[in-house]
Amino acid sequence: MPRAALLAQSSALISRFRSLAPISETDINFLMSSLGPVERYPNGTELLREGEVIPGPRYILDGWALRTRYLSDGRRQIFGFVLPGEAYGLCERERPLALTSLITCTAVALCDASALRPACLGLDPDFPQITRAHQRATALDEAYLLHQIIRIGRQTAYERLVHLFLELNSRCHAAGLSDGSTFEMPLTQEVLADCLGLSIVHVNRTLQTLRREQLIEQRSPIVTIRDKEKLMMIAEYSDPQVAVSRWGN
Amino acid sequence: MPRAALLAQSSALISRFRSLAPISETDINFLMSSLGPVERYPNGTELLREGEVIPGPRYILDGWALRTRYLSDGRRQIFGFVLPGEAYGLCERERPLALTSLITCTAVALCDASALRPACLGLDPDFPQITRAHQRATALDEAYLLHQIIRIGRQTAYERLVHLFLELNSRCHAAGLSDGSTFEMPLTQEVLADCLGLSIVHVNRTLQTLRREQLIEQRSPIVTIRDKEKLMMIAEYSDPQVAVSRWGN
DNA sequence: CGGGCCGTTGAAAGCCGTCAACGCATGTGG
DNA sequence: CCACATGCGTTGACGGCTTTCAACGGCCCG
Repeated sequence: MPRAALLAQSSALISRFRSLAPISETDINFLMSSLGPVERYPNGTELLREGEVIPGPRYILDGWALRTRYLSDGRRQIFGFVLPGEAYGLCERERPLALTSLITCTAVALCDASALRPACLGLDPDFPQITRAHQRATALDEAYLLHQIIRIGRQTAYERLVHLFLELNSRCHAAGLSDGSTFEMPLTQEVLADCLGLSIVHVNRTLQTLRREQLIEQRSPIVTIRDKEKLMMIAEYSDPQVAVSRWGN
Repeated sequence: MPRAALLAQSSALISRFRSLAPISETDINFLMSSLGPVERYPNGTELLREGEVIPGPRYILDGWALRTRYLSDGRRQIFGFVLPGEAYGLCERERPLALTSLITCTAVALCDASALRPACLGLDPDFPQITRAHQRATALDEAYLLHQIIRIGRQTAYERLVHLFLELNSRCHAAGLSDGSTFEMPLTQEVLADCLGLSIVHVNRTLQTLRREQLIEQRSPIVTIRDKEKLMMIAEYSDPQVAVSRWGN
């Protein structure tokens, strides 16, 4: 693929890398030359299946995916999301097994990142910023899981939705997909419910409350945070990206 | 410290290592010679504080600790536990910040494992089984977080307690602290509540139901799983240690 | 135009939380 | 030795957040 075309499709990836570490032009060249060809999958594609071998690390260039598990009676839990610019399947060990399934919830463009593994894992001393970015991304992945536990463990439905919206806005912002308060959220109320441990009906009613109070605005998939200060108070949201960016290392 | 005394205090650690990978006598000698002196802390000690630098990797030799976070109004969420034989603060990156606080909930004996870092991270090719054990332990840590999300996201109070007891029993078993169905669980009902996203009162009543149904038995800190098959069905529990042990790596 | 997906609404029920009080064991100090 | 305080488990009553069930409307698409 011509470099210009790949660059155009990788803007979320590059934006996110820049948010994680001070990446140089050399780093970006290395990054671009290491990525595999762009692959495209429709909504509903199973990118990973729980318990099966992970073929290798991938970057999502566009679209969203869900880490998910079902109980036998049909209850579903969504553990978290993989957004544009974010990686999945990148693991210290070779050929690991997936701990959860990963399903696209939009059309997705992604690319292989196997050639980047050594740099990410710090085995290649030529690209310390890529190593650093990967380490921070790993820490963020854990922070998002902890967020998820706080939300469903000790917050009300109202707080859960606010907390999640703030997190998604922040992650979209890192990918250059939010201006700080408006972003595209391609999630149905059913997905929100299965993520937040609520019923669809209750998600619906709680969203209506948030809209009525003018705290958020929602038009089809576009979400706007109207009063971020107040919302951060409500949900006691503290952004892990801020914390992680202060890491010396 | 004389080797025999250290060995005696490290039995949970060694037991857990053996459950993670086929450790040789050479590995154990290396392990024992790498560990720092045993340190002892009383109940309620803060081993890590959220947002502060992690001093280095440690192994818990005896006692339990809680990963925890508070909301400003006093609500507490417990993310998970660190049990005997398990590590904390072991991270790819140097001098990372703690994502959660870690508080002992019993008297605890632990030791420094900084000298083991290279072997754990695979930087020392002489001890591949230690590397493997560490990788599996890391995967288990994530699996336990996912367990936590499943429990509080999509299970009833009844299922949550069963699921947690099965997990704790399994982890104690790896440390040689359970015969497969009986183990010591030094958690108050308040801790269980803050772990499972429930109120103390409801934990109390649900435990009574489980005891009444003879599915579990409880005497002070001793818990006995009476009908593991049935309990595993109830909570849809699948043991990650079984899954992880099948990894080829 | 039928069908499916998605959002919305109303009514009823239930799981679970809150509040308050009590018993019991342990420990401490007078 | 007893009074008192503290931590933990237990119980009852009450209320509410949330779920379940059911139905309807809008939209897109074959």
